[in-house]
Order: sequence, then structure tokens, then C-alpha cells
Amino acid sequence: MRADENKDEKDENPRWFSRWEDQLPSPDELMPLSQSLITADLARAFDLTSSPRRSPSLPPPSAVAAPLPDFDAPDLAVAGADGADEPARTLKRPRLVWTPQLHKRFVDAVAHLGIKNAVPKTIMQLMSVDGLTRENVASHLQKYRLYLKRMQGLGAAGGGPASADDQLFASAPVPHHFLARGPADPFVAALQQQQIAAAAVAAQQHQQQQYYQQQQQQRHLGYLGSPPGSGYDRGFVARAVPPPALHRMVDPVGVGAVRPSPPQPPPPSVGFYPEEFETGAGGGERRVLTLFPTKEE
DNA sequence: AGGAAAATAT
DNA sequence: AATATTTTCC
Repeated sequence: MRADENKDEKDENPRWFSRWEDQLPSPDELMPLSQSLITADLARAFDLTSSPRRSPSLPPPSAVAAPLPDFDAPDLAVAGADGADEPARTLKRPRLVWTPQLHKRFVDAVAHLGIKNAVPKTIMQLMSVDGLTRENVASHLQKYRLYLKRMQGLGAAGGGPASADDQLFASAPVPHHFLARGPADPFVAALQQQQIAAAAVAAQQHQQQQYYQQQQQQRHLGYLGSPPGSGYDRGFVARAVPPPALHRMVDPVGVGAVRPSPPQPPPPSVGFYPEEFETGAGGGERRVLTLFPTKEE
């Protein structure tokens, strides 16, 4: 089920490189971005204990621009400390959980690729998240597009807060270019604001939730993650660890609504996207792209 | 491969 | 029961 993961290809214009450096390097986002989706279980199953963080066959940057920062893969399950091991039996790929961080990265990738090249494969390559498959991305992209579509519908009507439901998507500011034709609509602007605002909250909540989940799961697995209160946001990528059999969790807090003014979320700096986006290829094309060919751009 | 729909798992 | 993610089909 996992024959080809990252077989890089070739073409990419060194041109964007220059730009990338200008846009991506948001201290906040670049640093913590990469992550390894290879769970400890999986790694073990393959006897890859040493864990060369990177994909063995990860080819030279010449092919896939690697503007996305390198990282320090936070191994989520590093048991072995006090005799707790994880069942590596489950060789099935655990469900990928799209954390706000991951999604952010996804959006970044799409944004910087320009709709033109924003297809599953390229996106995946750009994200360069170990273990991420094309399918994962394709699927997410599908959903994301749907989300954007819905969002476009809102426009300047009497629509209230776009969609407070898609917490995940709300966790990442949608680059304006993604919205087909969205001049300086005050509403759109406001909407963006909301998104951004919600982003922080969403991320936080999601974070908490995730944390909670992990706690539960880990508890079952027998190992503890990072201690609360300190640097809890470690593993950005969380795989749904195949639970033993029982687990029933209902969010203790109302994670369903994102409107009450939270007593503590000082909206951190959410990165914005510069308004670039040109099909830098060939030479001359310079039109604003809209995410997908849903329209006729 | 990409995209959309159907199937599942949570 | 509703979603989030995966798998299948075109």
C-alpha cells in the first residue's frame, strides 16, 4: 500500500527561490514546520530505529525546492524508557490527523506553489513531511477546495461568520488569491480577520483537544508525552494511534463553538501571505490564480 | 495522476 | 449522528 512515496521529479524554477525566502521565513512558522509522520510503531516495524529523520531517498533540493524548513522530528512515541513498548503489530497506516500546524503547512505549500502547480503531488513534495502520501494530500485538498468554495459563496451578503465549524481550516488564513475574485470587499476583509482571529483560538482549542486525546491514547499505550504546562505542542503530526479497543471521548469543554471571548488567547502572529502568485514558469504569464479551475481563469 | 464520490473509522 | 480520513472509481 505504500510503494512510491516520494519519488521526486524534476522541474521547478529556481526563480521562486528568491521570493520564497522573502515570504516563508516567518520565524514562527518556518521553524517548527517539518515533522515526521513516521510513527515510532511504523519505524520499529521496519527496524528503522536509528531513524534518519529524512526520507532515505529524499533527493536533492534541486528537484523539490526545500523552502520549508528542516526540522527536528519530534518522535511522538519514544517508549522504551521504563519498559513500556508499543505494539508495532498494527502495520496499517494510522489515520492522518490534520493538525492546524499541518494544515498550515499545507496552505503554505499551496499558496507558494500557485494554483497552477498546486496538485497533490507537488504539494506533497513541497510539504516534505515524512510519511505523508499523495492520497493524504489529495484528500485534504479536496476538502479544502470545498471549504473555499463555500467560503466564496458568502461574499458580501448578509452572511455572518463564515464557518466557525471548520476549525481546522479556520486555523489557517486563506490567502486572498484563493478566493476567486475578492477585491477589497470590506466583508471579505472582515471575514479574513475573523478567520485569523479564529485561527488562534482554533489552533489552541484543537491543540488542547489533541493534547487531551493524546493523553488518553498514550495512557493506553503506556507512555507519556510532553508534560503539560511546559512545551506541550510538540508532536504536530498526530497519527490516530490504533487504540486497543475501548475509548470513548467526548470533549469535556465545548469545543464546538468559537465565539465566546476567551480569557487568554492573545492572538499570536499569524502569518500573512504576500500577494504574489504568478505562474512564474514559461515567462510572461502573470495572472492571479484562483485555487482551482472551478471558474475560468 | 488528479478529482470526485463512496466507504469507513472515530 | 456527524465528521474526518481513507479508499475506490473515473
